[in-house]
Amino acid sequence: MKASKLILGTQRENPADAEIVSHQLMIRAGLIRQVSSGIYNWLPLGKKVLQKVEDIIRTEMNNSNAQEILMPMVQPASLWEESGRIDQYGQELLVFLDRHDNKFCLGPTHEEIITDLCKNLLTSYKQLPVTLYQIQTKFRDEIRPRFGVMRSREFIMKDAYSFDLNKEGLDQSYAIMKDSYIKIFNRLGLDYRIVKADSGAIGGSDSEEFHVLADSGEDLLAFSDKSDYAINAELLTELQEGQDPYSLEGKQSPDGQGNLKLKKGIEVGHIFKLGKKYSEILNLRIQGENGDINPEMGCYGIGASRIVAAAIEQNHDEKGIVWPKSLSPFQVALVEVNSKDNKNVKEKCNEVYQLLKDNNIETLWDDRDKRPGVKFADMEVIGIPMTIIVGERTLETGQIEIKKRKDEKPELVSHQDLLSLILN
RNA sequence: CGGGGCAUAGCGCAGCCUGGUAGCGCACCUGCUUUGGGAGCAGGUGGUCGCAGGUUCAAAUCCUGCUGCCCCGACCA
Repeated sequence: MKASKLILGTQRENPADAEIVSHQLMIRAGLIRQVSSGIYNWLPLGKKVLQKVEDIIRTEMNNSNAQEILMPMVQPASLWEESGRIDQYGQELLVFLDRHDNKFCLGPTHEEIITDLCKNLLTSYKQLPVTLYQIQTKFRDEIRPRFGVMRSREFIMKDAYSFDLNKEGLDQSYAIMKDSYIKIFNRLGLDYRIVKADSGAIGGSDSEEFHVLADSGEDLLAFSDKSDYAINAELLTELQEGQDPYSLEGKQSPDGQGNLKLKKGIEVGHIFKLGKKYSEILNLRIQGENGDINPEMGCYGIGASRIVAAAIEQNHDEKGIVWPKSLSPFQVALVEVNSKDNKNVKEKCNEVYQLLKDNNIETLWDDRDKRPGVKFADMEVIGIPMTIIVGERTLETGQIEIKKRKDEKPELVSHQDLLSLILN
């Protein structure tokens, strides 16, 4: 992609109403623009990053044999009345009337719809176990949206739902999803923790949250420095009422192994064992070997758009975003420096661009008629992990300059080594 | 919903106190000179000053009402 043709939307100054660094950088790097409180446009660069997140999730979901579907964002409110959640969800559920005065709502989650769907889709236990998922827009009318796409009203979520014949099956489906989540967050290249959690309005028994560690996180996590013990600090039974959670820092972990550490986290994933809650309320019956049963359900969510913000919270410096390779909108930036009076520069860029293209390396060729400083600064705020610099100065030496986003200075490499260096 | 703040060009801001019909920086467009870390000069585009009403000869400015946005809290994936 040539930068001269790309709607970049980078901005030099921080927006006045963005408080946390990911929100500031998402706007400065041209990833998003606000439409209304908690509602955003995703610009070309932002959409590319979001797509990377979605692709990783989709690949791992498919690997775990979950099947992708797409459910509607607009849902009949009657289903929510049936499940009893219309009152429980309260104002967060955005309800409206169609032209026939029928009540509808914007889906904040899809337990009702999927359960209803499976009432005529799943008929025999032979179809079980099965896990269905979608990646789709959700709407929750948050009391106070904030921090850009971190806590927005409209957001992109992957939600999966498992159906099993019995509890043992649910345990297995849950374990498969958890394993899949671990693969996803590892591939995303984020520093995260899995913690025991409260199941909240979704309901059910066991639940665990996946948190990206960041000081700006809204949740406080407590975990052992020696064992796997980890819990959302709001669930710490060791806390007296009114006691500061941080006072437990360094104390012995409740599981007796190691000492407690406390860190802030951003919740990016949540997995639940729902049990029969929805299959019973909404009367989902499936034929078993001996009569029909209410299947055991699990649900599994990942905040795709929130991951983009969380990744930035964890990966940035004073110049801008520093994308992990897995999420960068482009793998390589190709910056041409002062090509006007030197046709060789342009030709060399073209040659390098073709080479990268032939090797399926997504490259942003900054061919804009701008001074070098502007281009470097833009590539840095966008956070592309690697920049190739082609200019008169090094062209003569027969070498080529590569600067990693994290490094201060570029290094010189030979043309032969260029490709292998980028691919590794 | 309680508390606080803000609203003037795409972005960041000044002007408001003391009313006289809108300005600066960045960005954008033209030209010339420049060109390895956000260039210089010259010229230019772009705003019913959030909305509605009121006061006044005259309102961005004063008054009233409303709306939107941000922050803290409660709440929440």
